[in-house]
Amino acid sequence: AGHRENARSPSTETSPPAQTFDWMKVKRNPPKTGKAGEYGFVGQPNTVRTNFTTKQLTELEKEFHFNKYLTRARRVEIAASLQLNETQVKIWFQNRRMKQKKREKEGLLPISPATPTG
Amino acid sequence: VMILRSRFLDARRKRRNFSKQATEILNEYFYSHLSNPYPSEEAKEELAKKCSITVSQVSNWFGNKRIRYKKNIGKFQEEANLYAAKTAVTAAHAVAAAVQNNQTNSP
DNA sequence: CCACTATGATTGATCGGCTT
DNA sequence: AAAGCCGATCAATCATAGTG
Repeated sequence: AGHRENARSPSTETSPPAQTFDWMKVKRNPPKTGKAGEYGFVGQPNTVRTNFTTKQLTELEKEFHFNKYLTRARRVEIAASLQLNETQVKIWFQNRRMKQKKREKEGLLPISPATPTG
Repeated sequence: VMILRSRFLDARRKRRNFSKQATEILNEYFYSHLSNPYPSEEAKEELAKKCSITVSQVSNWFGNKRIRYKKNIGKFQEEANLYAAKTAVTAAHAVAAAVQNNQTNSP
């Protein structure tokens, strides 16, 4: 039996990498973040990544330390308090949890015990 | 327009480039899987070990590589051809080695 | 020493899949 | 069916390292 990957690079091709695969075409939809009370219009797609202020980040961190997960009510409070979308608060917590997880994993064994195989 | 730039400034502050050897390994993988340069968690761990870096660093490297590659394919053409040729030979050897290593086991 | 490029890390937000 | 979470990834940006 002979089963192999679809490898297209016989020997007659010297510059095949120029191919455009699907992953190279991937495009993300622009953020639908509509922030209120900043630059005029509410619900206006920002098209750009929101830059959280130090104050907002500090408050979010504080809340995260208190609770890793938010309740609907708490989320509404915080969003209003920091003038952010509920979605932004929700996403921030999700990213924060992932960050926490990553830190715990790395702070566990970033230093190889022995690594005999070198 | 406050100078809130220095909001965190901690980790990304001091950074070291990976060793030439590590970059070589990462690039070999990237170009030999150019059709789908998304290593599995398992593959990342193996690459991390070979490169003496963390899995996160491997993820960062591939993330940056993919974005920058597709942003300017032309700029990487030379590098792509270099590794394409290199991996072509490596692939042939790998197949031969795999056949021999069919039963051998050495963890 | 300065201008410019290469590169690793950070992060708000998106995508697909799964759970509630 | 709708909404939240997870894990991975994107995409833009930051700050530094490297090169001329």
